[in-house]
Amino acid sequence: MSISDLAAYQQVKAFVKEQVACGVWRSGDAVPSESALQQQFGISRMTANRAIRELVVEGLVTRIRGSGTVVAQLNRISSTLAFRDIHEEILARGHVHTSKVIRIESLKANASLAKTLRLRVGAQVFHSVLVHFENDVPIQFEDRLVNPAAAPDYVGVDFENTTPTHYLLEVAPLTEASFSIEASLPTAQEAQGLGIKATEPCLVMTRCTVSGANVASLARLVYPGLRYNFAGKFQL
Amino acid sequence: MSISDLAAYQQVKAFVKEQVACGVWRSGDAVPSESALQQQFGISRMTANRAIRELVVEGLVTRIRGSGTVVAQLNRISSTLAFRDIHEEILARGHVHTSKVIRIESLKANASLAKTLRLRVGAQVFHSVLVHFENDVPIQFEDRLVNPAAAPDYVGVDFENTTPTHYLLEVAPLTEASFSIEASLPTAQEAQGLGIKATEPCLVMTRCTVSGANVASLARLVYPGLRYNFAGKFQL
DNA sequence: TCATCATAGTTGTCTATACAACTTAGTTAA
DNA sequence: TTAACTAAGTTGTATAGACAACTATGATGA
Repeated sequence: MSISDLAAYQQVKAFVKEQVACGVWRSGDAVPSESALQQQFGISRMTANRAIRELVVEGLVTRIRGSGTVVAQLNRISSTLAFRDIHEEILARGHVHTSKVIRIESLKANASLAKTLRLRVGAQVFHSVLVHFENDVPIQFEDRLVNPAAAPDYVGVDFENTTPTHYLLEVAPLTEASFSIEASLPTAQEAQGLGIKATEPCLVMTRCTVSGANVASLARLVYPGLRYNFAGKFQL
Repeated sequence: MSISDLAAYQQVKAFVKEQVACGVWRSGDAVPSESALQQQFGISRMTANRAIRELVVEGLVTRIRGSGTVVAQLNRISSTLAFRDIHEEILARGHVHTSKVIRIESLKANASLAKTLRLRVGAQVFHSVLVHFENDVPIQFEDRLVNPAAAPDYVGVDFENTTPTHYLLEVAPLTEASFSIEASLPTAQEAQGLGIKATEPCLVMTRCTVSGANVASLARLVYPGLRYNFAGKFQL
């Protein structure tokens, strides 16, 4: 696979990346204009345009209409962190996933919960607590609050055979999600469910998902610090 | 800003996203072909092509040449996590950043370190230990190993006035970076530097950066769990 | 029944052109 | 000196057409 086998726009992208990777072009430096690249590579302007436009998406360059294109400030390492359903994640590792339902119930929203889920105080909210196992080792403690408007039949689902994440994605298409990852100690219940000591640090992901006009779900996912990490990679 | 004010390709993107967000089109469902969109919207094929091509990059749809376009499996929440230089991150919050150099030295690589940095055993390696403060509160303990081939003058840099991350990005353009986030307890030295108890859970990011042919640096960044978290957002 | 072939449909890429919107620098006029 | 204008350069978008590469389907033949 030689460079000349690549599509023309790919060759232009590779060229620009090379200049940046080698330090020939630094942050803030000008990138040749589309017409310059057009002549340099003997291509049409639309092809040069596509190449540079894709580099904008990748965060390598910045464009200003009327002014030009410059190498972006690369002082931020931007990496894509992909969260998969725990079931698929475990399967992808070639392991066996099982889960145990600790509790599944319906309760009434207090003030703060009502606010987060955008419901009235006292409105019905579903609540589920599960532990997920990877090869019989507890790996995730999942405490989830669900908006009945997004998943009316939530309490009737058999979560030994499907995961809340998977079920919710089925019935409530995802339109928005925000998350936060922090380190903290597990609660007594979480420590017990995960089979760890109450002094063992855990990774806690808090995730809020929105489906259309509804805040669909609020989840607290607790992972034993010694058995789990989030990893990612950035490549120029 | 009405929809009709948007560029044609943006209208097509918005249309497809809407169908997916409403659940009209589910994962695996076929998306209209480019020629179908061309007729439906009264646009040229290249415009439809651009719209769908960008949706591929955004992970919303999958294309197979010769076959067609389908809505992607959305069971993975994919979010971009951007790591900025700690200095800029603190400034962006409108706070004051200071740092204290605990140690900066040159040492010889042992077997495992040599392997990670792709050096010979016994080769020279720079080592720096810093604590970063946000408004005089310790927020990050940075333990870093640096490949002299990537930054020969590393030990002479005044890290009270610049950060290792910033300096390294200057002298060794980034071509690749991998990271992992986990929860664990701080070492005695880290706890002391951060002014926390040795039993307080911490977020630990291990980051490895590559510059050209060199593994430039290996960093262990420790954040107090109670004062820091990684947050991100996904939007359809 | 099975394999082969032809065909229509789809995506991937590229071109040449066009106009609009904006920036920058230089020129002109008050 | 200052303001307004002009012109050249740049990016943003859109079009119509073209060919290549691939898939899926149905027809044909052994």
